[in-house]
Amino acid sequence: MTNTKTKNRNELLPGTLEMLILKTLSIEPMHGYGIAQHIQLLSAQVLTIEEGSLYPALQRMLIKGWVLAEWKISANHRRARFYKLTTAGKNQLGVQESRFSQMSGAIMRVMKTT
Amino acid sequence: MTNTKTKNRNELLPGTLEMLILKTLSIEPMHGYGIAQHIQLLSAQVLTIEEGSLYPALQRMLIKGWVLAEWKISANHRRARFYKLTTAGKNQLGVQESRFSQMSGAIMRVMKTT
DNA sequence: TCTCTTTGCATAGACGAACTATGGGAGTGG
DNA sequence: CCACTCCCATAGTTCGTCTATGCAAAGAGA
Repeated sequence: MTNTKTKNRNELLPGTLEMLILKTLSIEPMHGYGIAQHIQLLSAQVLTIEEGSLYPALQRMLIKGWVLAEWKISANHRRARFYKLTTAGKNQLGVQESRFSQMSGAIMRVMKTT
Repeated sequence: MTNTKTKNRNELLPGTLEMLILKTLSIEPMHGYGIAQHIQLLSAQVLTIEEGSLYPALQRMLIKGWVLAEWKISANHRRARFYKLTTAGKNQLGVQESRFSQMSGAIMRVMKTT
């Protein structure tokens, strides 16, 4: 084997996962699987949220008090854990949005110079 | 001590440092200190490149063959290591630019939905 | 001359987010 | 009953960035 395949890591810009989750939940409460689907769909399959990234992120956000979780039954009659934003979570979404736009704006300024 | 101060990590979007360095070097060969200054200046002080991030990144890029290094004398008569892009480095810049714009485009699509 | 600031390079270790790999359970359709 | 999709979760690894620290030499000022 001649190692033709380079690892395809870094599927999404690190540091943006929590923001994407917060944004998704700001539309409506959703379970983990649904969150991943929603982001993938809206991004036209560009962003793929791995389960091994998603659930630890949701745990962190629970601990920080940004979301609340509740076991319910999904549209497909399976038990699922629905997450909803708290007030702190909504604030955090604002913080992350403005920081992201500041950062990406700064990066673009650097990248646009001739 | 009551731990009032939260750590201020994540100053720049992770995963973009190498791209910013490549872009900077595509303008002209530069030494490490100059690269950091250039990025900070162009980003209007928003992006700060820590030395502990910069030099390891340059080492990685040397190993990957994206840059070449040469000891010279800086404008201030100090010895400094000047880095310049290789052909592979220029290609890599293109790759990273297009991937970045694809990613940030996808993120913005998700973030812009009502 | 001595010391301080700025310029400049570099590494070790900590840290944390995201990934890989893996496991299980419970409905649905053939 | 078997495969498939849905849905949750964690252990362990990997990797990039940060903190902290060290060295060294030029120039300014006292």
